Amino acid sequence: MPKKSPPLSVEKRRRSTGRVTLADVALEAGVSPITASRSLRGDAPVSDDVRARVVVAAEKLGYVPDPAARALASARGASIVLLVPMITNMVFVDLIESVHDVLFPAGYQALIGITHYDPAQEEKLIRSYLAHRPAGFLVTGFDRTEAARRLLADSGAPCIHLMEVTNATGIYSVGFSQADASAAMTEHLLLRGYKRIAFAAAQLDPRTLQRAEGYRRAMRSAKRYDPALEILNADQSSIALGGELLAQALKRKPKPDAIFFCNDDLAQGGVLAARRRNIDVPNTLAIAGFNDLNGSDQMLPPLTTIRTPRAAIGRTAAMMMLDLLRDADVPTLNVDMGYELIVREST
Amino acid sequence: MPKKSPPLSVEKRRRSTGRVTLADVALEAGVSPITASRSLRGDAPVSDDVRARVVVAAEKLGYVPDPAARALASARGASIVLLVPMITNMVFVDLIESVHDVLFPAGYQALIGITHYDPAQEEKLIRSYLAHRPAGFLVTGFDRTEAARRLLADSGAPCIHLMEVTNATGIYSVGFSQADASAAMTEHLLLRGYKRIAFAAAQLDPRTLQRAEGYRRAMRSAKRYDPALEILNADQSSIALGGELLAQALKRKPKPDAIFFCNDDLAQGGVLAARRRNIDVPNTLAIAGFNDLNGSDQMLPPLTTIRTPRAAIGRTAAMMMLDLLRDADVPTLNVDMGYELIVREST
DNA sequence: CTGAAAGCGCTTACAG
DNA sequence: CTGAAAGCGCTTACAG
Repeated sequence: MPKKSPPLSVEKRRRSTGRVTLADVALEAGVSPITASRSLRGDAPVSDDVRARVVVAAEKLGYVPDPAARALASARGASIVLLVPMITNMVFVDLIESVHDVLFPAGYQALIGITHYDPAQEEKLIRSYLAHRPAGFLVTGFDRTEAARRLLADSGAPCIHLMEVTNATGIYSVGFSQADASAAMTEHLLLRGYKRIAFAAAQLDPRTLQRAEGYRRAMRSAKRYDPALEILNADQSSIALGGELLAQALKRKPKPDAIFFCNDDLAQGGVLAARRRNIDVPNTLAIAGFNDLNGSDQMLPPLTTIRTPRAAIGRTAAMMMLDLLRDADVPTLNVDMGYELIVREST
Repeated sequence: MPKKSPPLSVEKRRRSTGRVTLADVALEAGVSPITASRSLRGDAPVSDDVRARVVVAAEKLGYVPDPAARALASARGASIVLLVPMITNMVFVDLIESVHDVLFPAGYQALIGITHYDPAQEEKLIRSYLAHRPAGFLVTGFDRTEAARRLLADSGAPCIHLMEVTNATGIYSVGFSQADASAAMTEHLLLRGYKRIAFAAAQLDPRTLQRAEGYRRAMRSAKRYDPALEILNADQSSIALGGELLAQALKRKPKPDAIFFCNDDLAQGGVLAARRRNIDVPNTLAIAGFNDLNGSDQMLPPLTTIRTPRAAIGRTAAMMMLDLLRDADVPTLNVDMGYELIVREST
């Protein structure tokens, strides 16, 4: 009886890289690599018995799928691009963290791109991330170049827009109405009896401008709108800048009796500067912010603000993305997560 | 004369994916794919003439290398793993941003992992990121599981430790001495004449504990050390917690005349709480912080703190990583970036 | 300095 | 429900 050459042991089959491959798992489970692949992904009809054997084999060998090989073979990787304007703004840090917390356990890697509020830069990022064959895109807002829009559409990967909402059809978005939230704060101030309400803003990105619109809408319908009450500054938002904007606002004639800052970092700088100047907040001057950032509840006095649901937006959008990637039904294209007016002692 | 079959046009050679491949570039340049590959990477001897032709062809066709294919073929991807404890701490946001700003233009993608200050979680992340064949690792500090250490060593990818320094040999690190910085702040307070200097800390991660050590060292050598002056709280650091720690500190007998908070968010909460309680800072109670975070210069009064070079650390470490990946000489294994005592009005 | 061959580890049609 | 073949796009030795 001729000796058959012995079957290659699992050890032998390992390549030079030392990596446990799908082939190793298949050998161990006594099935073909393709069946092993299907069992592990669970996307095709495989008998429960076989699937179980493969799963056990994979666990035993400590198999970890190779994302590069998977991406190359399937023309769709396990990464999802997340484009945000800037990470020194805590709003986007919260967004990143919540997206990451949903995507990572589901086996997806969030690739974070920072656009610096520049559509040209964003377009570049999209172009270079496309090479990574991302499974999907999570982008901030709707404001981008025509070319970027086309790149996203042509990629075939699903794209979800964050932070804003739209009523355009066929577009996925998770956010809230920046204009409505801003109008709500303005109305709160009007209701409190403030008459000359200034709007102080920095950065002047699309969402800030939407907030400006909400403010105008509310002021106009109360017949209180005065362009002299708008302090618009394109510099980067910061606590220190809040103090400067307050100083500028107080120079307008007649003086405002309230300042609505488009972001809490400015508002925090505003109340601190007011205190430094011995201005009584809210009796001489009311101050309101937006976003309810860390520390706003600790200010002197604690800050009235709009609590925005960025963590919920990130989580919801990430889950929506997972559904889209699984071809699950995604009935709602546009999810409005709302906002919450937080009245504290500064107004 | 028999008609030769026409050469495949560049259009024809494109695969079903529609992607421009290296083969397309090679065809256009009239060289083999391998020569095209070498020309584009610039790592091997290729004649200038050929290299130029390939570069022109690549540009003309709009060729973008496929990271997945490259990672698969070379067993080393173009991604670098960056492991940080938490991104709600601005210190690490600054680190991420600076690393990203160096790595991305160099063609590397930073894969950000969040350990939540948990070594077991970090080990898991390392294990799962290893499947991505990262070119290198950037990790926070030296405190990790034995298994994690082994995984990193066995990966063959260079690893640089951030935020701390060591005198251990054969280890790359970029940071500063947390203990020395903390001792320097304590000495500043002692020099100012404060006698009962409390140390208030949260989170209690390794770097916080190193700061506690620095504080102890300075207090002991001034014969002022008293364990009753340490307020150590394992909760997550925040502005609000700073106020609570201040309240606790003021219950110690005899009362402290200064509080050194291990992080600026706590210190900011501390000065705000002191103001709320009408405590004169610094005359009744001095307050110092650590890290010089946003807003510390705007506090009432502005905060004395230690400015830590996290952006420089990120930049330097990322550049060191690029050098290591290029096999360039990296003469200094451990880079001490120092720190800066910023004296403002709170002490 | 340049190239032909083989392979990285997986998945997509196509059969059965 | 399962598998043999081919290929995703690149790079690593090995030749010349």
